[in-house]
Amino acid sequence: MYVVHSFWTGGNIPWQSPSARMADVRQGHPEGQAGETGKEAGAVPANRESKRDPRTSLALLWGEADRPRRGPKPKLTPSEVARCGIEIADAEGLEALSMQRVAETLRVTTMALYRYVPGKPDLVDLMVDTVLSDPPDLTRVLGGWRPRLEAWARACWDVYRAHPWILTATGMRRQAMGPHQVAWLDAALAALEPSRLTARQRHDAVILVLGHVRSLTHQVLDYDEESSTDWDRLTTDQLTRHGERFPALTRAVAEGAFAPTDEDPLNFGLTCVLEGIAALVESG
Amino acid sequence: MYVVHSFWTGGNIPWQSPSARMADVRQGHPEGQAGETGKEAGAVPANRESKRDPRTSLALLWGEADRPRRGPKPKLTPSEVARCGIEIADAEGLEALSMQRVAETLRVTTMALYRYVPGKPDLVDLMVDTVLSDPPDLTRVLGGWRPRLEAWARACWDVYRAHPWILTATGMRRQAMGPHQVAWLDAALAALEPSRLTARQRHDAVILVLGHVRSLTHQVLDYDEESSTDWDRLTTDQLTRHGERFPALTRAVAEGAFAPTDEDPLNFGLTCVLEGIAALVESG
DNA sequence: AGAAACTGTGTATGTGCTACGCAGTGGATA
DNA sequence: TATCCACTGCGTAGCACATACACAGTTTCT
Repeated sequence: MYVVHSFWTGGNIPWQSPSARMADVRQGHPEGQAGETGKEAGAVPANRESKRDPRTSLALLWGEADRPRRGPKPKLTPSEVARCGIEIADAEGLEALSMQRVAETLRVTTMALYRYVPGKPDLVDLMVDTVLSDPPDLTRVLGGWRPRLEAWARACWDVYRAHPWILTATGMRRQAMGPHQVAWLDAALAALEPSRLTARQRHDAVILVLGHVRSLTHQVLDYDEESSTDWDRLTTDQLTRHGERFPALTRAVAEGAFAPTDEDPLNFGLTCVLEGIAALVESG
Repeated sequence: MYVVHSFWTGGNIPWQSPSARMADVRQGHPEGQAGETGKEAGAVPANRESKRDPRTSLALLWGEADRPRRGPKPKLTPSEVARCGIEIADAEGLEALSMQRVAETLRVTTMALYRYVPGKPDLVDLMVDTVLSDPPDLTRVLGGWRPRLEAWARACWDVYRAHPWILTATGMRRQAMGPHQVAWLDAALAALEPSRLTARQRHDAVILVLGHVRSLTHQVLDYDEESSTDWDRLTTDQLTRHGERFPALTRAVAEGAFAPTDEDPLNFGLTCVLEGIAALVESG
């Protein structure tokens, strides 16, 4: 979801009218599939390079894989595999996610999974787009762009809190964008349309808010670790010992900057960010 | 560096006066070291759990490991190992970093490295704290907290741009805080002291800014991938095909939200964030 | 019926981290 | 000066994991 920005910011993307476009992709896909399966010419085993085929990855995410016509009925679906992966990641984190683990849970061999997903990275991408599901309906939020964007941010926050591994999953490599990811982006952009911001500004604003949500997720993710206490105590010792090297930090601690609080961690940053965007809206 | 927040936000940290504290940690360390080396009692091989010993990790980062008194002179130092790792990560990314790779480069066996660093995670932590080096001197920046914080952010941005793998390295698991990390945090907190913000607000503000820097680093990191074009084209196809499902996005694209630009990617968000913080300063 | 497409599986390969124990080294100690 | 043993670097080995490949069984098309 995050990658959306990097992607879109990326190249000079040719925007084409939504017509006469379906044909060639529709055709292109089976062709690519066959080439993959048949391993035609056997040629280079792709040394150790990125083996991901964008076409296949995207087809998987958008559910556009062609149904097999012959052969035994598949025992599973990509969706089921993804859901199983999600359960594991939710329960034990992304590190616990392995192909073998998923296979065991589903009572199949490890290699059987590769009939449904091209590889682990694609599985993870599918998992992400699956947990994202549909964005909230912001049209019911009243009060203009600001409450709407805030509602969007909090909804996003809820998703990230519920499935913190999204952060790691999307933080690794380039990610294939699934429909739900795009839908979330679209929802946020829509929320900002009533403002008089430029399209680019709208987009940057969305990314800014999303970045904050991700940032805070990262925070609480670490915080929730079980073994925190040991680290906390020892690091505190360390800092105390070198207190004179870090005067401002020492003062901040003395003033209680790190005392526990009940406030929603998202609040501070979200308020600042929205305030900053509001300033831009008014000035522009 | 990021973890700083999660860590400090974490527990109710007892702040002690910097005195009579060095003794027990100083003593505690060799003890822990011996216990590690001697593998006393052999007891549980720690099934498959986090084997990291906070004491050892922190001692490594803070350069407080005790010098060996006897035996052959070590061929290397932890610092050299870290620097070698940094070179690899700078040149080919974090994925290319493996113990064997570092060992080859240093002309030693893989296992020799484990005489200097407890394991790969600790090596990465050490690498991070090494590249961070010292924060910039912000006292020379005039104009109050705002220009100073902005300078801090841009300095931070420079570091992240020069070593994008920091993002991945710090994005994974809990990280041991090294002295340089703390120094950066301290510098930012110091910059904010002239404002009348609460200690907690100062800290939250720093984290907010840092989050944005990290967020943007993530963006350009993806963007810089070489194989972008394929993905770009295919994803564009995909979105074009489903344009009607994403009206706001379609409009944004039409208005050129994603056309290439020369502006510093950091600008938009940084301005918003600083503006938001300024609003808080004035209101409070 | 037979061919073709497709399924799940067993086996094997490669990479990567790291535990363990050995042989040599050289500063500390007698 | 002779000795010892804390230390070094190294070879071997084990384990986890992703994934390639070929095979045998199953279903549908011709």
